[in-house]
Amino acid sequence: MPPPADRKRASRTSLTPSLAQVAARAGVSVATASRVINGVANKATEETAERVRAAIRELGYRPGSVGRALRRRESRIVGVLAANLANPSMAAIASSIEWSLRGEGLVMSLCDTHERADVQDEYIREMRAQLVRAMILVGAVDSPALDEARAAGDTLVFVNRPDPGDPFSPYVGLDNAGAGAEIADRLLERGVRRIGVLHASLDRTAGHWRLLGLFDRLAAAGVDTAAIPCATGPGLDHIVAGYHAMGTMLERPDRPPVIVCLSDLLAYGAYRRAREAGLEVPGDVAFFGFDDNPINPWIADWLNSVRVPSDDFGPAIVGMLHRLWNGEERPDPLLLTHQLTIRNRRLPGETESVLRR
Amino acid sequence: MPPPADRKRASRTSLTPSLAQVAARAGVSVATASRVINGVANKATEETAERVRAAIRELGYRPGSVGRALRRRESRIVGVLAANLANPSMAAIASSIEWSLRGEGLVMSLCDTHERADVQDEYIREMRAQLVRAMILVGAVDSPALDEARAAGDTLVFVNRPDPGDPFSPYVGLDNAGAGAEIADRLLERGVRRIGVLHASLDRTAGHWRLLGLFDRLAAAGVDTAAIPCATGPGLDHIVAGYHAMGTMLERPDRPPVIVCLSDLLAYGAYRRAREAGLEVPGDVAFFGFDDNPINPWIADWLNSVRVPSDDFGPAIVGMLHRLWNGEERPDPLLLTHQLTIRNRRLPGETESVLRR
DNA sequence: TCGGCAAGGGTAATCGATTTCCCTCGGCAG
DNA sequence: CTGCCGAGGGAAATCGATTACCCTTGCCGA
Repeated sequence: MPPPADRKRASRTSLTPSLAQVAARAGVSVATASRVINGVANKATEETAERVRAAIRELGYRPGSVGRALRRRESRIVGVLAANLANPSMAAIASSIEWSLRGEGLVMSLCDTHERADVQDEYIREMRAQLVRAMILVGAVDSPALDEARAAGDTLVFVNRPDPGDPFSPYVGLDNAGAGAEIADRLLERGVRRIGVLHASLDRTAGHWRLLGLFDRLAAAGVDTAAIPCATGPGLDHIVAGYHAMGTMLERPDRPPVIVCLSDLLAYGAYRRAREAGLEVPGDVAFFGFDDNPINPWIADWLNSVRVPSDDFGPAIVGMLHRLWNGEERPDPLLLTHQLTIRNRRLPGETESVLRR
Repeated sequence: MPPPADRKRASRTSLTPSLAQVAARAGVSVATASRVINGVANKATEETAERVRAAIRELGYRPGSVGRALRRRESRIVGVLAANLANPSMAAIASSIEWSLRGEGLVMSLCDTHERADVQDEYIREMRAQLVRAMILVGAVDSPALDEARAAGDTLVFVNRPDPGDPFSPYVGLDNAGAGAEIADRLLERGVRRIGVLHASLDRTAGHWRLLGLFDRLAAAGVDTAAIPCATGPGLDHIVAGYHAMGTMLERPDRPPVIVCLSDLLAYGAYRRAREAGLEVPGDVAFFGFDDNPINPWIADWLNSVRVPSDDFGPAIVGMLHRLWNGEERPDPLLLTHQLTIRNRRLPGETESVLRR
């Protein structure tokens, strides 16, 4: 038996035709064949072009992306670096991006940086070595290779978390501060002024801005935000972090009746902790989250959450890419509309606050 | 302002060094430089090699993947085609694959076929044009380009759903029939014999095998499986399908107390439908699912489910790839161990069945 | 002393597609 | 009649890395 490499090479060459074979079959030069494929005007009679197209059909030819990328110094790949694919909301965004890129004839190459700068660096360098047409960073962290890419003028789009190194880099994502503010507004509307906050890492994350927007609006309404109890838990896994953070929160004598979690996953963990403590949700304690995971209406209707329109990310990002490719240096950030879904008929702090007034 | 393409090309060439520049700086030929990089033995004195390495460090050189792929006729990319990224369990598998590939110095390119043969074809052709080193199909459907790839001897691994065109193609996944059988065993153990089944498409899907395993075991225990009520709902979205299927099931006068759903998502939809009908879960009706989504213990502790060890997929698939690259023609399928988690203390059908005995 | 061999290294072909020159041939204005 | 222009098309350079092939030098055994 021949070694598999040989067998493979043999079948590859016989089965995958090259442009030269197409040209030979059509009786033209490779140059002409290439021009027909790329639709260069005034370079072939209709009759010649048709001969080339016929040869392509007969051979089942498809241009090899690698040769093309080498010559053009740019491939059809778009690199997408996600901070954490295990997070369903990121996966949904990735899926949306993929679908939109496909509509543009581009291919997504998806990586998971696990929120680690060194992994992100490795991927950025690899993507640049692949001559990707653009890189989309869904939750970027600061890293040397990112600086290199920015300095080299690579096409970069930051999603969900602004560029940690340059606040004016192209950004597509939620108006996180606005979303936080919206929760504040709805709470104030209902007379809820005593809340607690659960968060994971706040360092340059989306959560940071959500918290800022929430507190700003509360402060404007006269709430003493410095007194609002905040809790966090260790680890990257937001669910586990939420569980522990809720544990901390429950130990406080003045446990607030409404808990704002800076992501749905945090709320899931917190929910379980609250149930373990014998609390009714949302009777004794109500939760607000961000992302509004699509499964919420089905199995977590206790959770009020700000919907992130996952399906809108792809088109928005592609739009941003076109603006960049058209020469716009610093396109305005594209802020997607958020929407707060309130699933609790009444909130536990509601009555209490109304009485207080 | 110069057009962006020019600006980009200019910066690219100045910032991204080529092998030729490394060789020039080290005072050797490109051949030698290449051999040092690739660790070809007996082709350079240690001193020469060190000069080359120094030049690489100083220039920040990194081999361009495109030139390499063109020459070797094989890139470092592995194409992963997932049937439905919106399904968290597929996303988790993709994440695991990505992590393992990274450990091998490979890069994942992830696509979403949306269960459509034409989309899958488009991606398979594109991946082949990219000279991918292997393709991993997580939930493949039958399609012409798949046949081409198989015939050409491409490295293919089928995950979670065997090759629809050749049952002996390399397979990594759950022992779906075994998992179905395990549910049957545990139900029989508890004396539950009246069940219902909710499923989505059964055509060549994992669900097909799960159902087969379940029914085989039940039949062996004397249950009349032909009489087991089955229901399905329209659409690709398993949650919605589950919701409607449960609606159908509830209309039956002999609604079974235990419902086996062929995926967790189906169970989520069914859960909501049952709650809307005023049923207690798991008091009035209990659910079994497959996948055991990681969020289940946190917010869906009413669901009994067969855990799919998502994290084991990556290593298993990489192992399979190595066997294929080592020349094994038809490696045995790699069946991952499943584990049924029972979260309901007692099942609604339990007492009833015991009384019946 | 001579042939052979291994180490060390360079030259150039090669992969597949794109693109820059260059050539030829009509037609047309001067 | 001459020069110019545009359409149509071919030859060859090019992108970056790998590798087949060749050359030189020094050493060793016959």
